Amino acid sequence: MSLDTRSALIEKATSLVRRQGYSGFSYADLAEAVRIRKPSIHHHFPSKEDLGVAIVAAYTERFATLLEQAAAQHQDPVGRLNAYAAMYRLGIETREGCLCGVLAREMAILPPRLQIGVRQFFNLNLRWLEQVLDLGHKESQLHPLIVAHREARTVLATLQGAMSLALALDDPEVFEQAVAGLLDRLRVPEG
Amino acid sequence: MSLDTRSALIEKATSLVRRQGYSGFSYADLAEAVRIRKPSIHHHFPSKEDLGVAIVAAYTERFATLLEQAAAQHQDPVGRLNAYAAMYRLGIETREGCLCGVLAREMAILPPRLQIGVRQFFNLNLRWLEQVLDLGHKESQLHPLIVAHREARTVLATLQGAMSLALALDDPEVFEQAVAGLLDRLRVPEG
DNA sequence: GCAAAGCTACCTATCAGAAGGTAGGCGTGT
DNA sequence: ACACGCCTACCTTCTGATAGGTAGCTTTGC
Repeated sequence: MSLDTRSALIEKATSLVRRQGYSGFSYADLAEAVRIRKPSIHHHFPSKEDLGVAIVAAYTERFATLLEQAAAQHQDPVGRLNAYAAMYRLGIETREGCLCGVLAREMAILPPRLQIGVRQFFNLNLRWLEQVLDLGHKESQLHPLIVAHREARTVLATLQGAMSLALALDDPEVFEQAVAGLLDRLRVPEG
Repeated sequence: MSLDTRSALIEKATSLVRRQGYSGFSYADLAEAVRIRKPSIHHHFPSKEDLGVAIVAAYTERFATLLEQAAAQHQDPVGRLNAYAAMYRLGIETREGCLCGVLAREMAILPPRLQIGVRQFFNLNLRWLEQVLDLGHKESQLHPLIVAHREARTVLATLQGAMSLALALDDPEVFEQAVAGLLDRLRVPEG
């Protein structure tokens, strides 16, 4: 089993989608990137939809692992939120948007299985953020007005939007400033 | 001069891009929507890029008008921010993302003229928000920590992200909650 | 006054290239 | 022996785009 080729396909396809969108990347692009002939891709992924499902699954799995690590390495809610922001920063550096953030913009023409995958990714993020924010509330490290369920949506939306905006304006500072504005106001007013 | 057909093309093309992305919509789709033959589109817009430039220009112009109206109708910063959020709400209702928010996700494969148009749209939004937030600071209606330049980025990012997220999860409440979390914390602590 | 000339807005027919996908063959490793 | 991984060759459908034509205004010259 050529795991190498298969994972290379997933990796390169992920990069392409994150830069160009799902309908904006082609088997021809991918074949060139992996240095394989176009029809050989079908040997690993019968259809483009199958490939799409695979890259969303792999992306979500990797993201879930990173979330667990972030929770393990940081006990305090503020530290966890910073770690969460740092995950997005990686994409800014490589000029690649969040895979599911990109796919979300073409939801209407995505195969159903991909739509489901995108929603699962966002729900995973929301659940994690909700727990972090809830903890922050209980430990009084975060702004008292916080309602975790609602606030998780604000945080995810801001991170996703900040990433998209920074990439569009080709200015990493836009991301830093947008996120700083969010996190500053999430912390307790004074102290 | 058939202004009707031309503006119908711009309107329908805008809808299609907002739902499916730039590379996700085709002349065939558009021709069907406007009830015209495919090659006739070229009579009004020689190339897809020309059409793209036209719809971004029209969208930005309309948005600029709405921003002016919002500023005229609301003197207070909080009212202006609510009016700004209401503009996004329109898209949620029709299930169409922000045109430039969608285009931002495929920046890498957009013709240069379209890239410039997208950046202009965002910069227009940032300038407007900066003025509103600056006014809010001076009038002490907004949180004292606010630095307008930075905070404008947070607001734009959150609105864009909230819209994208709500459409992906097919749940308007996600937008409402995300935005409520933002605006609540932008207001003065206890006032 | 009115016809020739040109413009506008659309049509049919067609194009070359790229899209995703299929069929079948050829080496290689076990 | 045979399954795996990749190849060449090919197919269909769709892409944006062109060519050339037609009907119906509007303008122009005399």
